[in-house]
Amino acid sequence: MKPMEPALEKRDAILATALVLFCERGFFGTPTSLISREAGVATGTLFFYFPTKEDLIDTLYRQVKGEAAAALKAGVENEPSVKQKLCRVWENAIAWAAENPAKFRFMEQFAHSPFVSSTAHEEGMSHFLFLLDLVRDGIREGIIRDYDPILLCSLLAASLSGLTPRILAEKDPEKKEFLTRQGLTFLWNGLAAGPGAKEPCASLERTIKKKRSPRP
Amino acid sequence: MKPMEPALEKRDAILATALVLFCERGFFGTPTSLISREAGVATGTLFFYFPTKEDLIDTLYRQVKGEAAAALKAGVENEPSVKQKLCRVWENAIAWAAENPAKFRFMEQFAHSPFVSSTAHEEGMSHFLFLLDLVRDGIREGIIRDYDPILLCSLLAASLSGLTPRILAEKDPEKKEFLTRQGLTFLWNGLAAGPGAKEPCASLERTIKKKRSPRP
Amino acid sequence: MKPMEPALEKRDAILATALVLFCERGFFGTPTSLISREAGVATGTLFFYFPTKEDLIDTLYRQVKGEAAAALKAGVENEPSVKQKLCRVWENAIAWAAENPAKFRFMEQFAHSPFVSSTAHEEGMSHFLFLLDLVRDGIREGIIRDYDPILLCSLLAASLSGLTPRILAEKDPEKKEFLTRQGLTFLWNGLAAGPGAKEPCASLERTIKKKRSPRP
Amino acid sequence: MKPMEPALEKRDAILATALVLFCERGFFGTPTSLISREAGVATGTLFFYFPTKEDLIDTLYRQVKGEAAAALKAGVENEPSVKQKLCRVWENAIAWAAENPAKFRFMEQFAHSPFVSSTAHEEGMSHFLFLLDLVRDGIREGIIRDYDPILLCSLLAASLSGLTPRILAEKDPEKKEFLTRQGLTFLWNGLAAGPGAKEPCASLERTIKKKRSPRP
DNA sequence: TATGAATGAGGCTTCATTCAT
DNA sequence: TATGAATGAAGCCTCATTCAT
Repeated sequence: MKPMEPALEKRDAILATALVLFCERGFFGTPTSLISREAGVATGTLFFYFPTKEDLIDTLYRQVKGEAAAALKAGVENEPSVKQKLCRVWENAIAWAAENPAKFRFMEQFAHSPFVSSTAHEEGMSHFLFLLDLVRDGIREGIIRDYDPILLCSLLAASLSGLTPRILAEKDPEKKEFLTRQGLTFLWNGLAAGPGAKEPCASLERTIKKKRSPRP
Repeated sequence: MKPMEPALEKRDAILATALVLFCERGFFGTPTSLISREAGVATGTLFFYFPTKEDLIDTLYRQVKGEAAAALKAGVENEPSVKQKLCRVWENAIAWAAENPAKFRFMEQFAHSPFVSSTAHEEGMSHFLFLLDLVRDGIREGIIRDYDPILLCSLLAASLSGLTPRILAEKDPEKKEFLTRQGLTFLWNGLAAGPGAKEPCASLERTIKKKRSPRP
Repeated sequence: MKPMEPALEKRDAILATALVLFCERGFFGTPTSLISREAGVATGTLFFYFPTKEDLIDTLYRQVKGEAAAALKAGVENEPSVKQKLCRVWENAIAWAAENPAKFRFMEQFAHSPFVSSTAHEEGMSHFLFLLDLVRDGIREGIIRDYDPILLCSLLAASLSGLTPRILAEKDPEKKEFLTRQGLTFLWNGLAAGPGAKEPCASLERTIKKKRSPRP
Repeated sequence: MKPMEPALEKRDAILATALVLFCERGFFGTPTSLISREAGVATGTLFFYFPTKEDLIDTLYRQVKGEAAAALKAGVENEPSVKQKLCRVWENAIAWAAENPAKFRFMEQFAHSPFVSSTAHEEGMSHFLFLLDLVRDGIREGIIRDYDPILLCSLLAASLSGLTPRILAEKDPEKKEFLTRQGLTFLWNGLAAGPGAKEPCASLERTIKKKRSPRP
């Protein structure tokens, strides 16, 4: 049962340690010296594998993003309908976040960080394009509102971001499940097209018009 | 009619400059020396008003949070119903973000930063407790789902976070309004209780149960 | 008798210390930390005045070059003939080197160093262009051989480089003067046009031709 | 007729690579890792042949110095007179520098480097002692000025240093030969004793005396 | 002989903060 | 109040060297 690539043990230790420390203390709050010490390697070793601290961050970001995307996709192919596919994605997402809280927080924290290179951001995005396709399929089938698909994806992701910390904070597994369910209902009703849809108040125009036309 | 505290001009310049720079470059990416230079004051002056960089961050955070909260509340008292109050809040929120993109980004970016003191975070939170009350009122009146109110608030905030960047990125004012409307519909349908509510798929239990009960 | 620009005391201490240390140990052999320690200032102070180690090197190089050029030029204007002007330059050069051995060695050592920026090198060169003019004047007047003037300048400088270390090594002032005199005679006979000129052996062509034409 | 020490191929590759890199980038600007990479060997291999970086430098320095000395001596024995011997040396020197510009620059650059061990410097010097003998012979025969022989050797070497870069920079072979000729004439007239010798101006004493005897 | 991952001391530089003016 | 030169701890990274294979 020996490691397949023994030489990469240290590299992996560095990545794993960095993940935890970055979450706890942020990129800047985590000196490379701390990472290497906690990982049980010499300072030089870190720079042998990652020429730059930024490089380490990038690599980690890509890896976590890729992992997350793979988790979200798991089993989606086998679901018969768009609705079920989407539910599966959401369930996968929450389950993954619950099982990988550190990785989840890492993604949240650095999704907009200027210290993740833009190419890494783009590569990260690309893994989630299947979601956009799914939303488009739903719109085409008429089960999702005919809204800007990018906006809907963005709302979907945001809802997940809002939901997960609440779930991670909850210890009682029953309540956990309960909250998950509530979150899903929120999402689905927000997205779903159909007869029961409700209208929000129509006051918006006033507010905006006020700015430009001081007279009705 | 001269200003009452002319001496605070420099203090204000520092705060305003810091806001912009923190947004563009993050807390760590922004040396105090840069802030003072851009604000047109000496390095010592910054530390006269804010004994510590953390202090400056905290002060700024509180100020922006307070401003945002005030903006959200504007005119809410005068709305007759809970629904209309909530709509007003949302409209206010989007309008404020649209008019204060830097401040909005600042809040987003540092909402979870470990470098904002926890007391500042708590104080920031406190300004938004009226929202929790509003949601509770809505639940009591039966127009909002009877879900965990904190969760609903959190989803509300998250939706806003998802919506706003999309709106800020849009130049065409017509489309801006359009997207705003779509976001609101998403939100309201996610929150609103009532006969038309839809059920998401019921598959979740399987996934979660599998992990804990190895039983058939 | 207080210093005129008290604020620059530390800057000057850094430059003076750096000059000595660079001569003794080279650029790379001299850590900035050593310079600041020996100069009696904090590490940060060095970087307050010189943003970069390279910057310090450059500044020093320019300063020393400028000083040397000024020393060489001293009193040259007042000399009546080209020959006397040149002698004056040579005397000035040797006297300056004798009085500023550290600066002289600094120039020697770093004249070709890749760590002096090329703009600094150019600027350094520019101070010595008057020499080229002098040589050209001498050629025009027929008292200097009609050779490539740049080559002659270069030989002049090289002779100085060869002469000075020998003089610096000599303690006895009589012998010092003696050696100086010998060096000047070597130079002047090397440069001077006129009836007494001697021809070196004419064998050069053989050597070079041999390489290309294996047969006469 | 296979090579006698095939195992030394790597050693030679290291030396050859180091020579080039040291010239281009200096000792400190050239990490051992770069040398081994460019030489196509492992980092460890370099340290197998040269226990220390300094050792590599030293070895290289000795080798190049030895090679240069051998080149200068070539054919000198067969020349009939001192004058012809010296001319031969000069020609040899210029030819060698022209054919081995990298090695020449290496010698120039590190002739005074504190990172070449003093024993290596001494050994290097020793190869050139025949020149001193030659100059002494010339003096004894009365064809070279009766000056300090070490000084003359030093001026000879310096003239070469001043001449060679100029020649290396010249592309046109005709001009190359021309410049070489001019350099030789400069040298020979500088060295040669005889009736045509010219006197430089006699002003030196003034300058130097002024410093010591304030007397009229 | 040859390899290259691993080491860790040490170098350059940044920056929050102080303090004499 | 306001200044900005001065400080020095701490960060990122380099690189000569070692050693298990």
